Amino acid sequence: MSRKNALPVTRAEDFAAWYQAVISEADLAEESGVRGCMVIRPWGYGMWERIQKLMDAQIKLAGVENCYFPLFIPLSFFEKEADHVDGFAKEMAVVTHHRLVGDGKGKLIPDPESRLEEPLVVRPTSETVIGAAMSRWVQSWRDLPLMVNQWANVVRWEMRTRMFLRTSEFLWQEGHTAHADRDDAKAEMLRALEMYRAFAEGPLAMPVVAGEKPEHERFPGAVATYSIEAMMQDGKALQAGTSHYLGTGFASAAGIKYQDREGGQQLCHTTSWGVSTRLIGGVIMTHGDDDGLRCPPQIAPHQIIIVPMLRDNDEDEAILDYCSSLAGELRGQTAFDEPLRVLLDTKAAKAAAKRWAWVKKGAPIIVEVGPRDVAGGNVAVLRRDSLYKDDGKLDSSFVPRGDFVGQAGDLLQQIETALHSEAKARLDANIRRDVTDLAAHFSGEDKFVGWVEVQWARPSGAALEVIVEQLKALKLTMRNAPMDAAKADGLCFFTGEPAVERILVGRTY
RNA sequence: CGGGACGUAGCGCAGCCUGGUAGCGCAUCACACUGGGGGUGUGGGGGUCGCAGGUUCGAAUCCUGUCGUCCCGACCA
Repeated sequence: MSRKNALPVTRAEDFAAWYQAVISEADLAEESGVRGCMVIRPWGYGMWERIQKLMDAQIKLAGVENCYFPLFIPLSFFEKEADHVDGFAKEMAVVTHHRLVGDGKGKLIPDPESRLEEPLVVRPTSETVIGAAMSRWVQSWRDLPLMVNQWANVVRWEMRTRMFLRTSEFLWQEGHTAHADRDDAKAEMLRALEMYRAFAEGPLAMPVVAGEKPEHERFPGAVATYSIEAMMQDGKALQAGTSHYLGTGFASAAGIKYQDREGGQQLCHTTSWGVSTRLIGGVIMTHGDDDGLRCPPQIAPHQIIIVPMLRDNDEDEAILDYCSSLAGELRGQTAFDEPLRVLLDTKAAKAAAKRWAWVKKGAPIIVEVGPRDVAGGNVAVLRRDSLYKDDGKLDSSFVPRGDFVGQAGDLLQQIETALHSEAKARLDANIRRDVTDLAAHFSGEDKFVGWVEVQWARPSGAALEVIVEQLKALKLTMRNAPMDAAKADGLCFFTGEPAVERILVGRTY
């Protein structure tokens, strides 16, 4: 059978349906039967494991230590920080009983006798419980800074969920740090933000804009929230990572205090920062095409797939031998300072079917080996980032085996660069700075419009609320004030007062 | 949480209005012929119709509840 594309729906036809098709066709994840919760399948989880491995190294390099805190948090911990509880109260799962009992009709119900004295919430984030520990761990200025991180799952009972982008339960890392003063804490917050920016632009090949969130988009209880924002192929923004300076609010609530050099008691300044499995959704919508995912090489569970073209005849053994030794040679090569991850796909299936399965999963390089290649000492190489030739045929190139082995590592780096360049060009081309009428610019539900950067006076209170409502009517939100934006030199787009900074406006996930 | 649609084989669906014990396509399995864009043919296997009640001699079908999915709102560090 011959088809134009491997997916049943294209991005242009229906972007939302396309996104779900990629997740399903690439075996990334599936519905679990529990509201908003997904089963992450091996290929999707493999990507997460790669993200974990690479980012964990960066976290440790910064002197942050891993630890683990409980899933359950006493409700009273949340009640200590008013803004924080306001922000999360509406989306918390609560444990109220510890035992089930038969209802006499064959069903199990919570045993009224087992009601908990104090309900436990399933963590939506861990500032409160980690703050309680920090209050014990920090006594002296010599204990600072205290920097910990945990890889964990969290639960937020969202009204509307989307695979990877907003699930009721998701996996993430959360860094939490306590510092002697504001400057040190803010430096750590910016360090984490830069770590995320570099990670997105590198291993994920996903260009982002780093900047500060406006006041009304801050993390509940934070003094300042910074984010990295990525542009999806439909022009919407995805908040791909956040870093918060929490001031002394959480320290005050949890009692994180230290004795300074002069013997006085001081409150710590804390930070928190995190990225989640949402990154995978961002990678899908940044790099995916109408044939499925294009997985950036550094986070691909397998970077090179060798597909032997077996035909159930006596040539098969020679083909498999050839492939095995090829796999061995490739594994001796490196890319991104790591050994190549190579899979020999020996599954008993048609070669063409296996090829398309790996195309949909987005394996960066697919190598096909048939009798002709064994005879000629070649391999047929398919690059996932550029599948087709100009004439629409698959761009499968036959190259001498030794040449391919020698170039494989470089090829993977080229693929990463190509993916990044393509996405970067799209991002740059779709941030407009000359828009004077938002309603006109963003008219049309599905039109690709990207983001608009405007200058503004950063009002707060009621004045800000008016602007937020105006934007909301156009389905727009403020994303962040880019750190590398030009200085403000004009009037506020919304109020006409002298502007103080530039901020991005757009539709969002 | 409000409005709408929908849960029948692994997936996509028909059957439901007019109750009588389940069907189609794809996938899957076997064999044969094939083979570098996921091929063709023949023959098989697989479902207590989301779940729980109710009406009925009899429920996929009618009624009630519940869980889940999708779309639109509200909500969304």
